[in-house]
Amino acid sequence: MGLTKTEIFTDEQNRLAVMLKALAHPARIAILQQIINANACICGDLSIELGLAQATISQHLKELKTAGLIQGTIEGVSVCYCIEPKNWELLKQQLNSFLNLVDVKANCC
Amino acid sequence: MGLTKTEIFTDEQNRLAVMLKALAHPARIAILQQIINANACICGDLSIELGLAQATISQHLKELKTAGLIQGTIEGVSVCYCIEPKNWELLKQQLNSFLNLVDVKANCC
DNA sequence: ACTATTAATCGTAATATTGCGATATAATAA
DNA sequence: TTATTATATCGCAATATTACGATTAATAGT
Repeated sequence: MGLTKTEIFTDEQNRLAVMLKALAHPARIAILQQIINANACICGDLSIELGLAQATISQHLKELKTAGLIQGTIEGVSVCYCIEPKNWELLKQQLNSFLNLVDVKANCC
Repeated sequence: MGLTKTEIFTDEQNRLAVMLKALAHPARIAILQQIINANACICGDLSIELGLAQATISQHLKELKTAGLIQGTIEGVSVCYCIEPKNWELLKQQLNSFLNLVDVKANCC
C-alpha cells in the first residue's frame, strides 16, 4: 500500500490535512516567517537567508502555493511571494475550531 | 539527500513542525475528533468507526503519542487514549502566535 | 542580438510515510 | 493453566518527501 485513503474521510478533514501538511516542515515555517516578518519574499533571498539551495526553496514555495497559503506576483525578473489572506484566514478558523474542541477539564482517562 | 536539515532551524520551528506533522493526516485528525467528541478512546473502536485496520490505527495513535498530543492509560485489557492537555495548549499558543503574525492589510505584493 | 539575473523544472539518491496481514505481547476471565 | 480479548510490533510493498546539481525559461539591461 502506502496510499492515504482520502475517500473515507470528510472533505473538511482532507482539506485541513493538506494545509497542515504544507505547514508541517521547519523550512516552510521559516519561509512563512520570513515572508511575514522580514518582507523577504524573493526566492533567492530566502535561499541565502535560510541556507538551503535555490531549487529546494523553490520547491517549498511551490508546495506552499499549491496548498493555497501563499501567492506569487511577478516583479520583473523575480517573483514576490506573499501570504494568501483568504486561505490563511480559513486555516486560522478551521484550526481554531478544531483545537478548541478540547475541554481541558473533561478528560476521559 | 532526502533528509531534513533540522540543524539549520530553531528549536521552536522544529518543535512546531513535529506537532503539525502529527496533525497533518486526515486519519489522525479524525482520530483526534473521535477522541474529543465521541469519547471513543479505544484503538479497536476507532478501527471500526474509521474503517482502517487495527494495526494502522495503532500506528497513528503511536505517532500522536510520540508527538505528545495524546496520552494512553491502561484500562484492563485495553488502553484509553485522551488528549495530552499541556502539549495541546502549547500547540494552540504556538500556532496562534504564528498564524496571527499576518497583518492582512499589509501585503508586500 | 547578447548577457546577466532570477525562478522553475528535471532527474536522481536518500529517506520517510502509509497501510495491512501476520505475529507477538499483555492483561483479564474462566 | 488456558482461553479470550485488545494492543503493539514486525515485515513488506507502494508511494511520497526532501534536498540538490544541472538545465531550462523568462525578463531586464546594454
